[in-house]
Amino acid sequence: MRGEEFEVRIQKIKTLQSLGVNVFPYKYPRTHTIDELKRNFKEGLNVRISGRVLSKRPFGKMIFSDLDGEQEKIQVMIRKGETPEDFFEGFDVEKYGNRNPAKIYEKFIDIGDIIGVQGKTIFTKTGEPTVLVQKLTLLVKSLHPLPEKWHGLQDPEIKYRYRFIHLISDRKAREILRKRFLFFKETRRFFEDRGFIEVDTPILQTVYGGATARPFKTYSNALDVELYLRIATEISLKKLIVGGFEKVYEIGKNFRNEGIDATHYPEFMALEAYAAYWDYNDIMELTEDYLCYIVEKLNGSNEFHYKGERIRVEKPFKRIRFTDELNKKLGMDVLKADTDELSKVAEREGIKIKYPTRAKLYDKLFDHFVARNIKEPTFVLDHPLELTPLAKKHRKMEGLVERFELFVCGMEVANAFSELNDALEQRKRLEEEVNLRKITKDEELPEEIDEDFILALEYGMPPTGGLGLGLDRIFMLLTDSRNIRDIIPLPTLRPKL
RNA sequence: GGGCCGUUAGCUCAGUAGGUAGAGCACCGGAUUUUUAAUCCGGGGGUCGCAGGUUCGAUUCCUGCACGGCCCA
Repeated sequence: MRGEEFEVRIQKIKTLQSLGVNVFPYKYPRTHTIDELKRNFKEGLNVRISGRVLSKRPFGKMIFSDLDGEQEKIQVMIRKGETPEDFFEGFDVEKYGNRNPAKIYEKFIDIGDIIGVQGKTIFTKTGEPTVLVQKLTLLVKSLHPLPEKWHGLQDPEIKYRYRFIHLISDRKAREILRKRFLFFKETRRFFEDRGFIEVDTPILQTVYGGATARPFKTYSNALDVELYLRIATEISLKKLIVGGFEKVYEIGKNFRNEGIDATHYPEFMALEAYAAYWDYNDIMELTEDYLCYIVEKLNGSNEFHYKGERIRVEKPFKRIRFTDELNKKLGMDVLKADTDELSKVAEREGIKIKYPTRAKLYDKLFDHFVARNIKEPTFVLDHPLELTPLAKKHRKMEGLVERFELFVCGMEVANAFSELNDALEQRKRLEEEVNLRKITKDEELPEEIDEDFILALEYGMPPTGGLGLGLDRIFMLLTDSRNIRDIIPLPTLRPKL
């Protein structure tokens, strides 16, 4: 990776230093950012701006060069006769010999360097807004050439592994991340406006729970115990509801030690929100409102495009029942079918399941037959009880719980329940999971009961509606991103060598 | 976990029906005072992902491995 050009640039630093240039100065006061100047450009201003050199167009006694701002770029021009001979801060022209400022720039300022210039604003003959340079300050030298200017960076591995190169060279990549940060801000605004308060709860936990997933393990020297990175914020947030908070939400990373693919990433951004005295119907309305809000806010309309499909986001979203839909596809009553029968269907479809429990079978069969084909925003309601140990039993239907998931473009983006607040029932359901783990050795199931959580419920949690949102996935939809890594600022890849 | 594809100069890509490799951009030297993919002339730069195998000879064929992508479970 460090070739001939690296050496050439090291040599240039040495030469510049010997000519008196400070190659790593401490600050550069500016009158405008490049974005500000470009957006309010007019002739005759005396400005100081700074940015990364994107290109050079030498023309003998003058040279044009583009500087990169955060969102905009601007052309600067150095012209013999108009740019003073001593334009380069610290540069000893006498000692160097050649007094042509265009040549000095051409030779010593490389594409990728970051410079500051002071000069006056003009329009060139072709009408390009330009800063005619009077003074130039080298702010840092780049030791590597940038990716090719026309095609840009194509190699997906380098894009992800060295995201900073991607961001330097591809303005669109920068725009996506800028939009991501705005997305979080607007998401917070939505929940704040509805009276939810943002809270923070532990990432390091002695017992993990709130979802079915394998955790990351770590170790505390001070406590001398093994700790887990949270797989969900569910349990912590419910404890806060027990403690008397009525509407809370948390935005943060969840960590699941599982496969990585286009829609799964081991540290993903989730939002969970809990509202006391609500049930899942209230949460469903909140979710509808949220998705409509965020699509409108970020994309400026009530629709978005994903993988070539136009998706409209309008209330009310379609609602289907988990079991109804599965029964229809399988031509049987899945709640009454015995486990062997469901296993056979899975096998026939080529679905391999390590531990064919009822919960896993429901989950995989639903995904296979229904979920992946859902495009328009659709609520899937009332899941089988086995699949959902933290939700309340359905108030009308035997064997089901009050839960919904929201699917869009084949992806699960939300999951919500009427939260189970019967401490005795909760203990029973978690015990069943722990026992199931002993039989199946399935590491996604909990090792032990979270006694603190049970204790909290024993003190009494009001009826509560809870929501989980997969923020990375929702953001993928808003930006038509096919791979979750495209929207993660600095994705982790397997180390090379 | 399985299948398919990719890995050649800093970047984007050609290529060799097996004889140790090319272009454009970038870089170096020269010309050029209104360019914006500037142009023109000249030049340097490669462990052809890694390791084995076949062969007189492998970047090319075979096997394994690594990293990445897409599809499937």
